Amino acid sequence: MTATRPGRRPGNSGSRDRILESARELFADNGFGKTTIRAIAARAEVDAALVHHYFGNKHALFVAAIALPVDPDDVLAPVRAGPVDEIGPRLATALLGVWDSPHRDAIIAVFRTVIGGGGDVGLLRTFLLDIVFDEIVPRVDHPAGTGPLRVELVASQMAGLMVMRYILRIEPLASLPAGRVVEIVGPTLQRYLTGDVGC
Amino acid sequence: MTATRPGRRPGNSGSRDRILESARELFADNGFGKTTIRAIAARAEVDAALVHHYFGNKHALFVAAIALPVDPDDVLAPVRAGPVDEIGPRLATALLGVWDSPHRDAIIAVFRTVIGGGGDVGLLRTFLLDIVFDEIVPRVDHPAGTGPLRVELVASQMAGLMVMRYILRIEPLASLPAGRVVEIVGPTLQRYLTGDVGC
DNA sequence: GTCTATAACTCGATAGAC
DNA sequence: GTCTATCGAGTTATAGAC
Repeated sequence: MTATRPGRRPGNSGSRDRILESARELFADNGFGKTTIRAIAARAEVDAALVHHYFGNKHALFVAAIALPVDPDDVLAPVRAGPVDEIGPRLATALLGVWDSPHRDAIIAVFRTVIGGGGDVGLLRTFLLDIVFDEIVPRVDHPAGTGPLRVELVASQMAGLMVMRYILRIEPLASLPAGRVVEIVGPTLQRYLTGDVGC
Repeated sequence: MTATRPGRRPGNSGSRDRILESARELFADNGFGKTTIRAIAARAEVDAALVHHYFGNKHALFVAAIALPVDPDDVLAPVRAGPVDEIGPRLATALLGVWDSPHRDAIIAVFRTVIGGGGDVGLLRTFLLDIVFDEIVPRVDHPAGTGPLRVELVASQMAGLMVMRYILRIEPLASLPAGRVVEIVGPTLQRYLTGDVGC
């Protein structure tokens, strides 16, 4: 009995995961606006309607694709653990560690989408600044009120690194080992955070 | 005789210039992909078909809108004129001078469009690097072969500044006088160009 | 030079068969 | 769970009247 019956087999076929993976890659490569659900479906070798079946709409798919299994508190733990005069290199190490990880595509996707226009600036502001903000500002804000500017300067150097190294992928910077990048950029961050930046 | 006759008046009506101006603003705000010709026409208070009449297609309009009446050689002249140990601040001053000028929208439009995806990376590479490249590298490349990396590091800091100050417009950095920004960022560029960045 | 009308295309989303 | 078929909205671009 139980000879092969018609119809699809039950159980997980992996389509859902392939959709998420394809979405991450395409969102990272092209940003939100220029990525089509049809293209995602094609890359995942799946029908476009199936994408809607799983995720409802494009925005929900984006959110699902970029959902990070990364706790910012964990990432910043080594920064918190070190002395203030090492905060620059430690911060660079922590961030590059995440960027050079499998979560890379998801992070690039968010960054690229926000920069590419339309994306919610407030969202990136929260993600990029406020989380790091509360962590860093209290430790470097001895002269009253320079904390925000200092963190923004750090963000500017790291954002630019993201652009050149991960988005435009310009060599040799793109292939430089993370440790070398930390050696170069760490002192810059250190100066922005604890050095002299005017009043 | 010659009483008011029906039909449009001959001569230049300024529509073409208004279209270009609107295009610059919208491309700068939303990137290439998310900007529609209809929106450009609406902002210029003109029919959408007129845009096609003048510029043919959307891509040609973009090219026309971002065409810079700026000669990179002129911008870099003050950099060329100064000593090598002032090259960082001078370069920052030169670039911020252009960015804080009326050409601002056009430059943001290019940057945002390339970062936003789809845009020709090679195009920005030429614009962002190669032009500055030939100007800067020969002056800082004493240890063999570090020139390209040094210029890319400078580009990363400036690209990040572009993101935070002009695209995300995060305060207080966005409203900081250019002179103050040069004071802060100049030393960073100087170190990247002539300082110690490893081998 | 400017506009109306519309062709031709692409996208996100839905309905329903299997 | 997966696919076919299609709708409706939005886009660029063209043709032609005035």
